[in-house]
Amino acid sequence: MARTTLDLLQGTLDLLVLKTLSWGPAHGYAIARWTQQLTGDVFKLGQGSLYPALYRLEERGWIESEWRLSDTNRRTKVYRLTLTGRAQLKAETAAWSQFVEAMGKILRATSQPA
Amino acid sequence: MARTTLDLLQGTLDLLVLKTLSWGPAHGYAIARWTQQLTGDVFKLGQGSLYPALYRLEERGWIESEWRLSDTNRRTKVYRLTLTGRAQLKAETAAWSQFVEAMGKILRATSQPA
DNA sequence: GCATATATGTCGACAGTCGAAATGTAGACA
DNA sequence: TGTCTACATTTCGACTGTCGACATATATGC
Repeated sequence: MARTTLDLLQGTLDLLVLKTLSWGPAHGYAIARWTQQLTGDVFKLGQGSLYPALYRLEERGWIESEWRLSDTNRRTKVYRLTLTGRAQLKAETAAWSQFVEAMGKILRATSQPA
Repeated sequence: MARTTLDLLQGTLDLLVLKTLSWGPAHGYAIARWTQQLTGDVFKLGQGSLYPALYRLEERGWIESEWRLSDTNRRTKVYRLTLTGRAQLKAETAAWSQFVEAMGKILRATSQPA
């Protein structure tokens, strides 16, 4: 069965995570909650997407983690942006804007170019 | 080597093709040229992406094709939107808007939600 | 004792993009 | 004639990333 709607565009998850971490250190579960909350359930990150993304980003050196005890007294892995991660966030944000703009040019066009 | 920029987000290619075909029938090569032209080289569709996409869309019944001779006297496969394709275009356009809006909410946020 | 919310981890299936290589024709130019 | 470029399609294999589902565990409230 084909997907009825797009869930999450490949590549945007990194940007999403990077951005949420720019607000301060956080653990995975919180990131998932925030994005879902902020977007009015448009983005629902499953663990199957989120955690692998977290490992990927850490492996690339954009984020780093530390085990902590949460407010609710459970063990959590708290992630924070690295310096390169911050640069990456900037780059990906710019790329995203450019992408959206390019898409807009196509979507707004009403006829074939010459 | 990691990609330096995002090339094309998975899922947006369909929308791109559907939209270009809404301007009228066209063949693959022309679609590639137009999108590249309209976006100022931001989108460069390789054949390895475009043609499989075309087959996919046709298989799903959103577009249909017919062999023709082009202006330049070469055999071309001319695609046109079907009725379902037009509906799909509408749906995907809406989904894209919603996605961009959701992304914007995240990107504009300056602090963690409560 | 049980349900629920919190929290992380892992797997296999799947879709879709990409680069590269192959094929062929038309037209221009020398 | 030969060669080059632009046009035009096809196919392949590698790769990445997302998803659903399942597993595990703890704290809190009832």
